[in-house]
Amino acid sequence: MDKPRLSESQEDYLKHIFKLSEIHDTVSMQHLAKNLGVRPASVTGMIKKLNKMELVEYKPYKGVHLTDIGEKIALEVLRHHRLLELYLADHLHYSWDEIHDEAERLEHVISEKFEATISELMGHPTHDPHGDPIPSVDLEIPDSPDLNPAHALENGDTATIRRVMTQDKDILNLLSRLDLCIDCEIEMIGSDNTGVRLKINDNQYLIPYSLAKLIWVH
Amino acid sequence: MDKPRLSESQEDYLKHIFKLSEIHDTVSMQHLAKNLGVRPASVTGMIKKLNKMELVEYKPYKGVHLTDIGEKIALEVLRHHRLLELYLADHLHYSWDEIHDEAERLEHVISEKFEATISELMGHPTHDPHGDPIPSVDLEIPDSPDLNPAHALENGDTATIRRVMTQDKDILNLLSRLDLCIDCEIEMIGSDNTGVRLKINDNQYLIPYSLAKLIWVH
DNA sequence: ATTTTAATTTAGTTTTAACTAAATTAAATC
DNA sequence: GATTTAATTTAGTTAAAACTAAATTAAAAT
Repeated sequence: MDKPRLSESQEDYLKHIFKLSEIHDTVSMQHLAKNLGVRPASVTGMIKKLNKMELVEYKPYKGVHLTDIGEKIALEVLRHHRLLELYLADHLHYSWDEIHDEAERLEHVISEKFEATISELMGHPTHDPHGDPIPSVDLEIPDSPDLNPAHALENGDTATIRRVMTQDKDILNLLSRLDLCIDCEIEMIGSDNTGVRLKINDNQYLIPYSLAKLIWVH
Repeated sequence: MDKPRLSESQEDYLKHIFKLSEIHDTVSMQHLAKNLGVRPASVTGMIKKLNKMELVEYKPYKGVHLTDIGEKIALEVLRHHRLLELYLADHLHYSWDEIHDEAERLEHVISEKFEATISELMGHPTHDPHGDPIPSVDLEIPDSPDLNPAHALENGDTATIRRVMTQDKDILNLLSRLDLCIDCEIEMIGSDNTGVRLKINDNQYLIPYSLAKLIWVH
């Protein structure tokens, strides 16, 4: 049960299967194809290969899920990605909308030493700039406090933003323009069928539901 | 004459052609093959492609040299590499023998923003940890003072180490064990047919010619 | 129970960058 | 000048990872 060296594509497949597994129990070819920006036929081909390598379990027409080894590798890639995002934000002054793309390219090429060094330099952080948990060195996912989407708040409630569930550059850009950030306080003013009214630093905005449900609070 | 997007392989070819051009006027297939760790036949194939792209000038059986555009691209890669080496050494505490391999992988994937950020953070440095010049933003090579190999010193001369002409991990490891580093002072004690005797920080060593000629001083 | 639709798989193709083996050219030696 | 040697090129192959088009399977609707 040795860890084989994988191509960047293969690492990306595993990473995306892992992320989709967090939502759906089993992952479809179509769903994967959409997330990877690739045709479903190409996914089938790669999945068959990963199945032979025993990194995924694959039932034709049914879907895939990761094996234990596959999950370990996915978590390693995810650890690289999220450590890099935080490093880019904190040490290279990248803005919220810039960190994802750079981390996406770097995650496949940094060494174990690089990973260990930036982790140490940042005091072994547990969450990245989006509030996503960073798997630990031994690939355990740190547990986050239980969170709710912002639109579930009752009128008058105040809460702290803990996670923003998007990598879309333009959404992140918009949110940061509203001074919305991880660990910021917000207050629910009210809601109607168009969205929710939130108070952020004495300013008040109407946030459409499509955005509000990306914002998870505590 | 637009800059096309190149594969990592192609960037590596251009970089190696550039480096070999510094020594030999025209670069042979064999020489390139050895440096790239690839068979000569493969080099011929790639060179023909780069020739079509007008990044190299290629005369069959005669050799290659870079076109102006090819050289610009080579210098860009070299700038990435050397900025990264310095960044890894100064900010991530990498040792002399560790920086090259990591930079080799990172140089192809970092963005212009990454490049600009670390350059700024380091005060737009002109030389990397081996003393190699870092091409500037507009891809000019900063001129280094004229240097001589250490074995050319006269007895009793003192000099400052400005450049170490190797990327070999074990050589670098050995040299740093002798407290030999860029901008360090050395004194020539004497030389015979086995090598040169140098004084470094009150310690005195016999350095074989094969090593001494890698050490360039001022 | 058919039929329709959507998802998935198969089969065959393309591109990139390596490879090997054989053929060719250039340079060096006799 | 002919021959040997070394370097280079050609031709054809391989592997990875994508693609398209056609075939198949599963699920939903009539």
